Amino acid sequence: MILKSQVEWALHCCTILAGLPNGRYLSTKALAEFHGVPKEYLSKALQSLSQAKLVDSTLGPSGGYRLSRPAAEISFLDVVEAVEGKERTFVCNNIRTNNPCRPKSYCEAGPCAIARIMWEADEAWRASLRSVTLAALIQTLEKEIPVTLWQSSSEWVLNRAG
Amino acid sequence: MILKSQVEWALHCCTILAGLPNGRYLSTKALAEFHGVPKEYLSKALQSLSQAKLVDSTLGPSGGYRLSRPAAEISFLDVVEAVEGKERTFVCNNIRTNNPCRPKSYCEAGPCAIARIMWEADEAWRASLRSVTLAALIQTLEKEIPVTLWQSSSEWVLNRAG
DNA sequence: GAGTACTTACTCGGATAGACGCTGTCCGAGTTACACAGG
DNA sequence: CCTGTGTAACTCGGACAGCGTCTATCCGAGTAAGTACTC
Repeated sequence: MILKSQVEWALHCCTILAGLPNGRYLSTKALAEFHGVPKEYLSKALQSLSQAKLVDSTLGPSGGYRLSRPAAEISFLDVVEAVEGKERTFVCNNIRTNNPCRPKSYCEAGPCAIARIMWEADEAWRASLRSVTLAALIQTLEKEIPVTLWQSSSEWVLNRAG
Repeated sequence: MILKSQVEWALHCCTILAGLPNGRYLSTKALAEFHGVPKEYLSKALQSLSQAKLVDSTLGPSGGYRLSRPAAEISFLDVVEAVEGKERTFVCNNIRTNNPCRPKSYCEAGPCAIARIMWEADEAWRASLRSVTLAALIQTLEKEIPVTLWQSSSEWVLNRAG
């Protein structure tokens, strides 16, 4: 059970978009070039973000994507769920109903105890992702990344932002 | 990103094995019949449990599996990791190194900030699974399952235990 | 009655095949900004 | 200078193929318990 690489890409792209000046857009091409990933496949991830209403898109030249809300209001969970979907990581097929001793009249009350425990862990994972916003990520990045690299990167991005 | 159905099967099988009297074995065939799943494929899940040293196996007639430790010392995480592996659910491909502005001399210090956050959530998931033992599961099951069904099931199992 | 060979039932591992999702590429339709030509 | 047309750049969506993983099945090798058979 491993998350798609699109999740990684989407998170990195959101980071870049969060650093964009208000109202500016950045194209898929620029994002793909910056991260060294295939443009056409990256566009799938961005489409997922767009469908989830996390980013706005514009057509035409100097078009592209921008965050639809402030970075402080977008959590990691938002991005992960946009790409991976909101379904739980554990699905219960209710195999307990195959128990040969089970009377046909018997009707289960509530979900399987095993499923409940698995879903609880799933919720813990989501809660952890929900607690971190893009703004918080950028704050730690600003501390970790050398100033020169940070500046040259935002300059690179700005030159391509429409 | 969805867990294999083998995880569900393994958890249910461990529950049955945990209810077995000390030293008794239960065969793959009986476990498969009880849960209504294909015997040969279920055996893969049980082999994973065996490789992870969660269960002991015996060959020959009246052979099968039993827990290798008390149910109170086996957590959900043990079972899940036995089947799914211990790898983290998020893999960092370090695409930050593709940044065109990055000087070649520059060497990253420590893992990517995005990966760290994803791994923290992964750890929260695992911690939640680690906190629940098979013994605790059985305790809740005893409360929820009707006494008659509980008894007839353990009788069914005992008749097939070697 | 004691010892030995045989049968049976099971685990374990490898080989195999289909279904499905992920990865990655390609192309066409639609949209917008900009440049350019004509009045 | 203004208007209209054309072009370029981009998003979006669908179609498609390759690949690995998950699901599922089958078979053979090895092992242990029980049974029959021999001395």
